[in-house]
Amino acid sequence: VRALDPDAARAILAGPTLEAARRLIGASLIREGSARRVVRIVEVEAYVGMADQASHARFGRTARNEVMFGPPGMAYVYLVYGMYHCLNVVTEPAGAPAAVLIRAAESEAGIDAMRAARAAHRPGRAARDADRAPRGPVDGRIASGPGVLCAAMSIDRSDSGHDLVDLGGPLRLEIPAVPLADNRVGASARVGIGYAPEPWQSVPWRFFDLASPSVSGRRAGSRS
DNA sequence: GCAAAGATTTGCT
DNA sequence: GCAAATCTTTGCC
Repeated sequence: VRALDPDAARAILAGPTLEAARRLIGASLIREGSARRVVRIVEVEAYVGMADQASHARFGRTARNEVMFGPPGMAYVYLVYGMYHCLNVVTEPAGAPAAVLIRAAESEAGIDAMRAARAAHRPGRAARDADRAPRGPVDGRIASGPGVLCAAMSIDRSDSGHDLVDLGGPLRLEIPAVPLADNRVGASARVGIGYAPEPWQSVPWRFFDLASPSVSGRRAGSRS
């Protein structure tokens, strides 16, 4: 399947975030380098505007979320729980704070480099017990969660603010010209936002590939 | 200044 | 099913 050229991809990301989020299911995330790594995105979540009480943008413009207020197509990477990074793709025009969190993906190329990157990033107890038999991640779940996806792709805050759409960048996003059919995309409430009041806690702004075994956590949800 | 909580993951009970 | 690991960001004094 052909990928959209950068201008067309940017136009999708500049549009409504819920539509952009669905277009990112099936998109490729590419880490260029001596060992090229490619994953196919299978799960995302939309965070839309300052009114969204689950979004980092709910505090208004701050040093951390600054890039969410900028132009579409940029990476917004932050640290959660002091040990994992999360990658977002900024959406909507500059001034409108919105982004799509990339929650899970399947490996398509460079899985050796991904395994090595995962092994090098073992926080907490896992690192302390590193001498014990490391029960390495199963290949099919190498990027099955926002934190481990960033670990497998060596994504951290140094990637934040960089353009994911521009050809030639070290970390790139390619959106297929033909979107995944609606009946192959599931939707559910977003994960890990128990702090948010309703309706934000329950809006079905998490989207995932119904056929993928690499979707994180529980797959509860309906067709979208 | 300081306390609290977080868009997570893992291993043990 | 639960708690630990770990540190940045936010909010309040």
